[in-house]
Amino acid sequence: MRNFTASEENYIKAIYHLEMIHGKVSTSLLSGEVQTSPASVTDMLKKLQSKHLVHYKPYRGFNLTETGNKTALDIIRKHRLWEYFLVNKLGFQWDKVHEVAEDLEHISSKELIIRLAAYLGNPLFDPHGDPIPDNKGKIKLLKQSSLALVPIKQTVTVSSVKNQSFEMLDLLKHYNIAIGSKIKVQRKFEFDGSVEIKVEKNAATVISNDVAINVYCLL
Amino acid sequence: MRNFTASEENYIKAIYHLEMIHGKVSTSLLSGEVQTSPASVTDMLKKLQSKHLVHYKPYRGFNLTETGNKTALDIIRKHRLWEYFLVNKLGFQWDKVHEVAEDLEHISSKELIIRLAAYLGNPLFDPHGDPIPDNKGKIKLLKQSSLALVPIKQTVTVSSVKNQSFEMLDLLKHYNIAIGSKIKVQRKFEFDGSVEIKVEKNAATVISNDVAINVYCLL
DNA sequence: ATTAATTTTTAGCTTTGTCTAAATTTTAAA
DNA sequence: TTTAAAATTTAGACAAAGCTAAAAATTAAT
Repeated sequence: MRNFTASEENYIKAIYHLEMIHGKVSTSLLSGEVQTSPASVTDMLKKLQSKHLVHYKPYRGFNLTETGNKTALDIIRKHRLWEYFLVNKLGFQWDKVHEVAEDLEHISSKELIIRLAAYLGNPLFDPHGDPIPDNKGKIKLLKQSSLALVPIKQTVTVSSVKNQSFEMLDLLKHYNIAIGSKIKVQRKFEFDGSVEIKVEKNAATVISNDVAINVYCLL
Repeated sequence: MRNFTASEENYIKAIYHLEMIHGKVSTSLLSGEVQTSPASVTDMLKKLQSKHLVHYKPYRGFNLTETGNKTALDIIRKHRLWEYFLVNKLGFQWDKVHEVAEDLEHISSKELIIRLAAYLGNPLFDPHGDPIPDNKGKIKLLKQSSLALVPIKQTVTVSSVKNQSFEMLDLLKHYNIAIGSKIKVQRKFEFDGSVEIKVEKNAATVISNDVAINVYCLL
């Protein structure tokens, strides 16, 4: 895997994200995403094509190649690992880390990322609940989110618990909630943010907003 | 404090280091340090002068301004904090961290460095024993080094102990070695790396290489 | 005190990544 | 289906940071 400039990496990452949403990507779409003029996008695309990172036909839009995709996942892995570090080690608020991670992700040392990932315990999700690709570029398809944010009527699978205090785990045990449990969100009470849920085949119960916020799920 | 490009920062840092050794700095000296042609150095100096970071008279050498000096210390602080992180948190060997820190030091987030320093426990020395400037740019003048590496006949002051196990502290107490003790290195034995020292006014004793390696001193 | 050697600066070019304005191609509409 | 609108590409410029070769200034040496 060769090294790329920060600018090239930003384009690659942006194309990856747009592909997720729109399939094929257009010049103007990408120009919006990377905040440059359409003309600059065309220039960069010719460069990325010459490096075999995108399939590109003038006027016809473009897509990442196999290599381009792998490269994008590599950058996203770095970005999300750094976000995890900033929140869980340095104590940043989860909504304040994006900009800094945007810079850190371009540091190229392979060993740094291997060691960082190990130091963090090889986390699977970043602080926003987005999956972190593994070192082979394999990515969990699902997004993790707090139970408090799961839309009504959805059934989700518990994947992690934020507050791991004894008291919390004790309470979860009482509700029969464990990692892997399937939970259906039935109702949300505006007054205090409490949530009515059905855990597996058990009868419905109501959990407080405090609990709901701490339970993370895959939808 | 404005933001500078990575390139500007590298020049500033290099000028700082050369000033330490040579006082006034010349174009060719700096060109050697930053690995560019003398012509490029001249170009950059005109730019740094226009930003009030250096005092510069054509053909007459140059020096950092007050602002330039403060900027250099800021970069050095970042560099050394990252080195500390890489060694003490990620488990890098101390002689493998320079290159990576060279990249990390250019990340500009103020909050990142404040939090990183706190996370590391506001260390005073990097893994090479070099002092880490504080957030006001104040720097300990002395270099820290393992007692095992202190040249013979030198008198040094104990500043920290690496292995803080009970057994180690017990042994140090036996030798009357404490933080702040003045130690004179009298002899080194090739065979096992043991060192003959005189602690304050006490009679000379020999300490093992194992102990010498763990005692850090200011020279 | 000239001259020779060394150092530094200037001049002119190159590469990246950006821009605006003009030209071209595609898409949409009458 | 011809034309107008929108999107894309090309052309030409610019700033940053580097280069080489030539010119100018300083330093050292006879």
